[in-house]
Amino acid sequence: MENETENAPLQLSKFLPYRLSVLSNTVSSGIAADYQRAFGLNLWQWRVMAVVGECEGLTAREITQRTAMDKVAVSRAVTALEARGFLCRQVDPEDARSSHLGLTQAGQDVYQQIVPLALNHETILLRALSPQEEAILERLLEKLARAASPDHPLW
Amino acid sequence: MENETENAPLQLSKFLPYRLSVLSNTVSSGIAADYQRAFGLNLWQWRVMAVVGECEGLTAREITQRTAMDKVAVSRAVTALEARGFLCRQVDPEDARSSHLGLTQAGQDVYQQIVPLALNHETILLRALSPQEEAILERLLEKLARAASPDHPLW
DNA sequence: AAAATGTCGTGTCAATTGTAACTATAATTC
DNA sequence: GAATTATAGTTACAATTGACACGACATTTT
Repeated sequence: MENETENAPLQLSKFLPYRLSVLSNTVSSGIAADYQRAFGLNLWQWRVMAVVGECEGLTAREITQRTAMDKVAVSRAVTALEARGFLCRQVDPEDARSSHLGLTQAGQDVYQQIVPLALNHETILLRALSPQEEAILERLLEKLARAASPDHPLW
Repeated sequence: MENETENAPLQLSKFLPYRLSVLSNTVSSGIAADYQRAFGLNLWQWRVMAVVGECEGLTAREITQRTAMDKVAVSRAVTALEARGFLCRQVDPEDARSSHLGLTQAGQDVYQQIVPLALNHETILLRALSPQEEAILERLLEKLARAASPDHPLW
């Protein structure tokens, strides 16, 4: 007999959460290595730049909501990005606790350089899929995300 | 105009690596919280138990290969699991550097309890998909994993 | 309008993780 | 068969991350 544990209906390599985890880590760390090397940005710093580049004037709070990042992680990333001159804050006149964030000129330059780099990684991935498959994948991920969300645990 | 950056063809929420990352983290941390609470195991400890439960007698090296874990992470997990009496080592008679790992009785008990727990999480996810969709997802993940692999960077 | 409560962001410390060097064995070369 | 090089696993230290609590401001209650 090969396996010790008789009815072990768990084959890790077929287990969806495991596969997602390995795939996601491979992909993310590949991209992260790229902009780490090119601009010294880590994953969270880039994520913050990405959302602010997409939508100027967000507050830290809004970034945590949009990116599923922890608020401490956002705070740290913002601090680092400001220190490097990529991001600037403007205090909200209505609520002095939060600031609206924007890319500086230098930040926009970096942003414009990273975007194609990131998209390139995505393209390499998606080249493995036909356009139909890509569309299907999108739908499936959407469904899975909904099912995984702590808000909709079970219906 | 809504967006500051003119031709920013990057919408983070549509960006595949980002979506994978958020989904994977949500799923994994949900499961991890479960067996953390129930047995005080962290993700890597459980991963090691999972592979050893599936295939008794693996060495640490083989575990790193199978699980995409770092060898240090494996070493730490094994140490912790041995300390808790879930795992035992048997030195390879041919090569004194490595040991073959096996679940103790206590380890097997825990394993048998965690497996359904883990599978349940997977089931909740997969309930969102039809059987066909599930099969398709498997194929797509397989393709993506191949495309993301550092071995096959581009063809 | 004072007091109590809630929220945004940050600082602090502990726990986790990554990197590189190390120990011990093994395999290879000379 | 001695010296070199390679490999399995560990240790030690640095860097990252997470959890909690705090300070500043805002909002609600009394």
